[in-house]
Amino acid sequence: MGASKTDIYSPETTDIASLAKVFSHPARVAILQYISKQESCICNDIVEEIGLSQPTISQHLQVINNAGLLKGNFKGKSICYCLNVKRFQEFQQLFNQFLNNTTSNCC
Amino acid sequence: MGASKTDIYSPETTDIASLAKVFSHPARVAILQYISKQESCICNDIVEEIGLSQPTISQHLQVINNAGLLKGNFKGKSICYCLNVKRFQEFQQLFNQFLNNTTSNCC
DNA sequence: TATTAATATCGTAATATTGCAATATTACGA
DNA sequence: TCGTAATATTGCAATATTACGATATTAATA
Repeated sequence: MGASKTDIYSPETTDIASLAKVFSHPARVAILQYISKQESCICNDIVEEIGLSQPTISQHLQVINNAGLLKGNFKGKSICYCLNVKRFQEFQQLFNQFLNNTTSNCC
Repeated sequence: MGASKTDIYSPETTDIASLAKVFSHPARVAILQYISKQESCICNDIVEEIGLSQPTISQHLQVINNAGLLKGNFKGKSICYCLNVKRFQEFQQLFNQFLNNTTSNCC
């Protein structure tokens, strides 16, 4: 065993979990924080900023991208990565909805 | 390789990542959702509610507990699990702070 | 003090994630 | 079109996570 039993949960539950998974690795958090700090789009300069290899950064970018959180435009030879703000706000809303609904009725 | 390079990130970055990790598994999300729905504390009844074995549930509870998100009181033979609301709100605040600071400055 | 029910821990197998070197692809400019 | 810089993909090794059976622990009760 070892695989998650994904079929026993509601869609909402798995949604929240896979959403949180994007943010569950410090490299991905750092990438998003770096994107936020920049005045313009980011390219391969993240590789030097964060201390990971280019393939590893690329993999993490893909995870973030697969969640729909990035917009990529080609700028010369490099790809410009921006945040998909709309999608990001959707994420925040869904997550806060979960957090707000999680309460305690005793103790 | 395979281990996360935790030493290259800022404390804030790793904090957010480990916070998100708690919610990154559907079983843990489901457990928290179940706690919220109950009128009183929960005991071993979650085992039947979620389709996982007792040891597995116990492990997930420990992960949530290690994050400081639970309060456990003994009630007879069983342990009563409640949400540590204060800690939970701290989590929400930290996470929202990150989400709110994550913006796009181009495109 | 046994018995019993509830929960935790241990050991282990299966799978997932992380990370990088090597290589491929892509798109611009000479 | 050929070279070059930027990014993506592949393949693989190391580690982490998930899950459960077996067993230990804990605390109430007979």
